[in-house]
Amino acid sequence: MYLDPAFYLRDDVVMIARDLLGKYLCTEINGVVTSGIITETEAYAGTSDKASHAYNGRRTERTETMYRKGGVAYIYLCYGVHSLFNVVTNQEGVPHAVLIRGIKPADGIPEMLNRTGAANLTPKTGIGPGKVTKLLGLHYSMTGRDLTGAEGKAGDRIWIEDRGLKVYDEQLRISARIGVDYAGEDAKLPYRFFISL
DNA sequence: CGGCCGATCCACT
DNA sequence: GTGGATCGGCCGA
Repeated sequence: MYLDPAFYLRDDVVMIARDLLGKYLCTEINGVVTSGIITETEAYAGTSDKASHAYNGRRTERTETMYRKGGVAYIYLCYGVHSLFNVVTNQEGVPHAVLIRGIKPADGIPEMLNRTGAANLTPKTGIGPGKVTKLLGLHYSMTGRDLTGAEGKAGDRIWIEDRGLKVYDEQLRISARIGVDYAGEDAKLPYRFFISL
């Protein structure tokens, strides 16, 4: 079932990053459904977080999506090559987000292999934020799309389901975030969560 | 308007 | 282990 819209509105983005592990990130692109179990996330804690695009209250056309009410997608282009997918959280005006860094493919695996050109799944399939968007057919042009089902059935859809998979603290690994060395002390924050399935 | 660089990935050595 | 791809965002002039 869909995650309750209230899930995205809570104010602790780090807890939300942890809670997203084990949920199913799903897309329907051109009528084809694909999904994967979320296995790796990172929290980006808004205006006080030097690693965040919204640090110090920065607002640009790109980052405006992060300021929206929790429950929409923030997707942006990284290194001129890769689209990276984030879940926007918290109330409107608070630019928190969770980067999805890894999934384990679940539904629509043939289509996902088709998108990547790979012949088979491997343990590394779906590990890496650029891989996630490639597998699920996400593109930065889809930024701002609603995740809670409020946009109805027209057009491509993105949503997150809870299918009852439990993630226990014993499975959990926590570390500093990847690729944010420029963020000074904030680069050391334990905001990365991952599991192996 | 110019220039630098990034929440990455892959091929190649 | 390393470097190239590739281009929009951002900042300073």
